Amino acid sequence: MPELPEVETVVRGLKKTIIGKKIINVTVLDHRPLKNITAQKFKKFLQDQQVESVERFGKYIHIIFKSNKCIVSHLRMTGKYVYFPGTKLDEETKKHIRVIFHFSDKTLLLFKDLRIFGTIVTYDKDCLIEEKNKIGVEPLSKEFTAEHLLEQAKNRKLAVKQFLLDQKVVAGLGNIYVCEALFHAKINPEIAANKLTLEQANILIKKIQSVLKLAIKNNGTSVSDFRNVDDKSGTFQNMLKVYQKEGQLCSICKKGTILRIKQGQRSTFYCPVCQIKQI
DNA sequence: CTTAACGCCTGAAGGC
DNA sequence: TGCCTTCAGGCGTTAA
Repeated sequence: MPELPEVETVVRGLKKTIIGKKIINVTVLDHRPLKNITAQKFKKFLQDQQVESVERFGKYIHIIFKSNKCIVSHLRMTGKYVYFPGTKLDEETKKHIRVIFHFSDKTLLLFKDLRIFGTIVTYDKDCLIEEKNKIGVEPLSKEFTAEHLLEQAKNRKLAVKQFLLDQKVVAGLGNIYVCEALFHAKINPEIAANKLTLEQANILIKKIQSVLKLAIKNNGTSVSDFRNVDDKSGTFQNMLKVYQKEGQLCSICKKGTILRIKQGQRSTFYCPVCQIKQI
């Protein structure tokens, strides 16, 4: 579930806690998150590596070391990084730990993941540009314009909801923020992407950006169990208007009841009054 | 080229 | 109470 605001929250947490730290050991409790390397080679790869920076690209987390090495993680549904300054792990903290990074100051970074969808991939720094080019523009950057969005949508007949979930179109949106942004933009989630007007595209971009910014300010959304590296919850769940609100009266128009439909195996939430289909 | 479906996973929740 | 089924959903892969 972590989307751009949650990943940004985690990256900010990691910047505060692990920059400058040196890895002296790695414990791999489950090899499945490691996608391009064996547990043994992963340990060797990270031996004595000192963290130089932590960056977010779309929903990806890059931990870059002072050598030319780097690891890229994706949290998918239930992945999390937890910074643990102590040494004695309590039972709750121990749950679902897949990889433990041991730093020279005896603190730990835990990679936890209940469902093991999350990934860790090793890279040399030079290969990163190529990886970044595989995903679309950052929604909070200047390149994310109505013209860009319409160009991407030109030959796309699928629903605008599904179109916006495509990470090659725009990087970092997931189910929650697409539903919320479409609601604020008053766009029906079922209209075809190539039917978007310039006016709609402009509003959509503004709403995507304002929703993401507000969510980042609130340290993300903690539905299910998202947590920052210090185990604190986000608060944007208190500001959701449609996501998981089916059956409730729309808080904006006070007329529509929030509906839940399936689009490509995923739930979409919207207000049929605010987001009425234009003819 | 685009689009749709499936598999990966586990624990919570719902049905009977 | 307890067992079985369903659901959550990002993304890579495969097929159409």
